[in-house]
Amino acid sequence: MSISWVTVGTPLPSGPVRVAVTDLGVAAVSFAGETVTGVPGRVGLPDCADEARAQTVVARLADYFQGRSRAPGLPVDWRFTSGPHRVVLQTLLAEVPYGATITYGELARRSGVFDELTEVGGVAARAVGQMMGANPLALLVPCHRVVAADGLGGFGGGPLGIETKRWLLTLEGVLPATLDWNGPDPAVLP
DNA sequence: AATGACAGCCGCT
DNA sequence: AGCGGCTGTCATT
Repeated sequence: MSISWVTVGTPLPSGPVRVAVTDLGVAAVSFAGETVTGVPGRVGLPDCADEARAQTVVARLADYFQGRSRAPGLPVDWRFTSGPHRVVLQTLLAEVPYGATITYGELARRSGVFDELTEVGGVAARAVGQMMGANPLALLVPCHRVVAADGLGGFGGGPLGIETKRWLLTLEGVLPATLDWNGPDPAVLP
């Protein structure tokens, strides 16, 4: 299996992202400095084995960040996820479109991987929170659209992480733009 | 195989 | 508004 890591510049507060590409699609997207577990070669230098494929990834993500598309539209290589984690991620991708949000608890319920008797007390929601933190496919699987029942919830990547979540939700029109908003003009979004 | 760290939720003050 | 209890996953040892 060949795997290539590509660094992609973004307007996010967290800076560029690292994208792992395989023959089947995108295997991982991580914010700079963040470690992605379970994906080989995460500490190696960029290995752009296929320049054309890398350019496609860069172009699609740029379209998304500039408001020209509502989804990166890139194929996902799911091989580095498994079990309940994979089910929850796929449920999220399939059921929560651009501009929508879902709570941790609701996503847990929709995924159906948690025993119904254990849903009380927000236990399942907590497990989903941990899964989101371990999401190897940031941006592609929209973990930023998963929010707490009474607020924004959290995000990985340190103090900048929550700012990144805000930025993405602002891009998608869920949150109002702030004065220092550096994204595309909401008036020209599709 | 065991352990610890968590990106939550609910009910009660 | 602010506590505390309640758990299920996953990564690491």
